[in-house]
Amino acid sequence: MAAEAALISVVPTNNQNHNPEKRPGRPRSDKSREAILDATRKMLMHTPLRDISIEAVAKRAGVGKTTIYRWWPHKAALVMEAFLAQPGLQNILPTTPTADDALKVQLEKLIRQLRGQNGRIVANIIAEAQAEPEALALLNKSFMNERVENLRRHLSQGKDEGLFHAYLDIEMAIDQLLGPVFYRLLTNNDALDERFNAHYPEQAVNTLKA
Amino acid sequence: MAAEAALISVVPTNNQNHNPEKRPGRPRSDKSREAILDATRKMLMHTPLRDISIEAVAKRAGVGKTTIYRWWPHKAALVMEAFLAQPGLQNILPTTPTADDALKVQLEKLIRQLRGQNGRIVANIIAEAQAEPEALALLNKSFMNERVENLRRHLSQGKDEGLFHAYLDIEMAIDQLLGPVFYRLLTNNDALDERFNAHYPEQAVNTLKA
Amino acid sequence: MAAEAALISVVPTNNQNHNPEKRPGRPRSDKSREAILDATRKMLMHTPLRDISIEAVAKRAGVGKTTIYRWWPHKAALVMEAFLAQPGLQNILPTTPTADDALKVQLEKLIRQLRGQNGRIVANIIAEAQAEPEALALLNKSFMNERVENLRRHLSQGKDEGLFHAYLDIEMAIDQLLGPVFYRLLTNNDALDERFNAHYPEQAVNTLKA
Amino acid sequence: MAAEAALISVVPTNNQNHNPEKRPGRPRSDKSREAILDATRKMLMHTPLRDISIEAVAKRAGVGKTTIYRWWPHKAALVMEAFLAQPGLQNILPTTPTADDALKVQLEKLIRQLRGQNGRIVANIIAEAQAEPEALALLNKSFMNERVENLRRHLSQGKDEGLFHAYLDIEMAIDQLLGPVFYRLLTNNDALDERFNAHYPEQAVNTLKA
DNA sequence: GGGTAACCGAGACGGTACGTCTAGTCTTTAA
DNA sequence: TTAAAGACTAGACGTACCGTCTCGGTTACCC
Repeated sequence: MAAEAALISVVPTNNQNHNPEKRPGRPRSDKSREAILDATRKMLMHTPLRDISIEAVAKRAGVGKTTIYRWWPHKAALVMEAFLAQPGLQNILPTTPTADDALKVQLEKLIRQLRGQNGRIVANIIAEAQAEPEALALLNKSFMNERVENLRRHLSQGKDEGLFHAYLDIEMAIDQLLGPVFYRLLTNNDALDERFNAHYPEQAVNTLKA
Repeated sequence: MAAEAALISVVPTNNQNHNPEKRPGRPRSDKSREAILDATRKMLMHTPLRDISIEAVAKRAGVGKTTIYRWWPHKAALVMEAFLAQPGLQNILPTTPTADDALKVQLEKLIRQLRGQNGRIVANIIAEAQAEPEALALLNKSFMNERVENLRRHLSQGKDEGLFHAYLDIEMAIDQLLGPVFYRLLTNNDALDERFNAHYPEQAVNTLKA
Repeated sequence: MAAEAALISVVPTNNQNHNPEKRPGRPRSDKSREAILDATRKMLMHTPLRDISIEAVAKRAGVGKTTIYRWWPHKAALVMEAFLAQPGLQNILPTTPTADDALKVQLEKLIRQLRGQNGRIVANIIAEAQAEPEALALLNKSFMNERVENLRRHLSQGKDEGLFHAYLDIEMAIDQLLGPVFYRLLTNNDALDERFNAHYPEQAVNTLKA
Repeated sequence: MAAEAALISVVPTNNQNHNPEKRPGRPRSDKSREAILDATRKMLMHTPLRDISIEAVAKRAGVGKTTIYRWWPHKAALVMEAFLAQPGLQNILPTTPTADDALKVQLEKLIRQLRGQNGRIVANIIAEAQAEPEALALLNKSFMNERVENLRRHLSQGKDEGLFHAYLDIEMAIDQLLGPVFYRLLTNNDALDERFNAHYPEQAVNTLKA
């Protein structure tokens, strides 16, 4: 909960003393927070998520374990904040004239983001989320939803414009667009290659057309 | 390796005395092997994969830990052999007259297999495999490949018969058929419901048609 | 190191609040420490040292294994602190008028201490120390040295008083006094009997006289 | 039991076919026996006895574990046969004219034998014997007794000749001669140095004199 | 020369303990 | 009055050995 909040709002830290809501007691150490996120990021570079322990993060960050447990409910929450908040994973999309173009661009962007090291980490986060229902929700909220929402909006728009069948099931269409990407990510990590990126988005969007 | 072999070929045991190649030393105990697989299966019923320890399996099976480590390289390998070799997970498909029907039936069968408890276990195996490259390969070999191969065969057949476009990319079509199913399995476990099963297979196959 | 220190100096515990240097974090639990030493002592009553496992001590003391490993480097260190710190093993000697009497009394006390159950345990500690150089040093520091030092002092005093030869080699004399006692302890445990105690100390001291 | 016999009598092997007592069945392999003893000797060079496992000896000797367990009841028995039977540890003493000289020579020989690497091993055997009563008996039989017996004989002889007091307690005298040597061996391995060897035997024997 | 008996190697077996690591929790001092 | 530090119980990890067992095979003898 604290972590979820942290992902979308401002975290109270001790160097933001202009913060109007002054709670009593010792303020949260911003230095510790950064050290923890940094340590997490660095360990994610060369270690599968499953083999990263809170203990190891705490040691590397020079921080007590409790400090981590107080602010993040799971390993997954910590990793999501450390990883997904970094630049390059923001889902800023150019405005495109047509709905089908918008869908294509979204898919291309996603495939590029899920390539290589980053893709491995996302796959590991999805894996971690299998055993932690709250983490699954958090994953959706902090990564999936914005992308899904974007697809939904343009699918709806395309439907209105007559680009897609009037009886198109939008939710299923979303899964048809995203499914193959994540399927490849999770069962064959090398498969999100340039060739796939060059052909898949266009073809996937076309099959939806009227 | 021993485990992989076990999944596809005959395991050398002391009750299969027709086995011509007798190695020196005490032969592997078939009784222990069965006890281990049984214990694993039973624990999978009510415990998430991550919370099943080799130690607990050994204790429940009345077996030394070493016996497990000797024959299975990972928890994932053990679980796959225990779980996927179950009767209900065999991929026996009825012969169908047409290629599109065959694809539809395969998808329906898969969705039914991945529903409920079993689906959760498969999702956990896929998750486990993310951190264990060998396990990923084993997953493909022992579960994915036969299903993929079946799809590939019928896609090829349908292409020859003119049912699908002559320039259909078969590998991509496979991912388009399977992707949404596993995507739902891993990001929204309740989504493989009856409604999905009633509409998805048909629609997915239809979008491939010429 | 922590253990060695514990044997000769004050252990920091939470009931010794006069301790000026308070470090942050939860202080060492004195309750656990006592439980561990108690469990060790009780097990030593009926089990040879070699067959006492850290695991069993932890279980009996209701304590995590780590807690033991955190504070004692070896089984030998633990056992020495548990056993040698017992009341009956303190080397409190009466003041005696003459040097030869002092030596005699020290030897008699030692023989009585090494008799029966206690002797077996000391023999086992010496045995354990053969494979663990640090333990050998600790044994000397926590048991041998005070006794040796006492002998050395009185031998020196007796030499000054003309009771012993002026050219008496004190270090060798110490070994001549102690050697037979430990030799019997280690090669024939029943030999430290009343008869030995009645005759040996007097005779051994007499042979040193001028 | 087999091992004890082996130390003092002829071991039945397949190359001693003149042996009158021919039992049925395959005879003991002399090659394996030698390989085991060799391996043990080599490992004793650089490893403390406690850290030598039967398993490792068997592997190094290219022999089944059962073969070792069949012929030696303990690790201690194996080690004693391997180590004490080697040349240089035989207690062959020159004939000396006088009893006190004989005692001196025996002590010097012993000190030289217990120096360095060999001394460490004997100390380890004594240590091992503390937890294994049978091993203690075997140690006495195969190493101590011959030396003790030799001392006893010459002490008795010296007593008869008037060299020692008529009321000398021979058993105690033996312990007084040997004790300091083993005491140094077990509590301060560096102490059996040249200086000790040069002075101790003479002085120790002299203190017994009338 | 065909049993029969005791040995051999190999190696799997049920166990126990190792010493380390991690999970979460609890109890202090520091800010 | 909250944050942070660090000791706590609990228990799994994967490895090493224990001593036993079960094989196929070997090497003697005895009839």
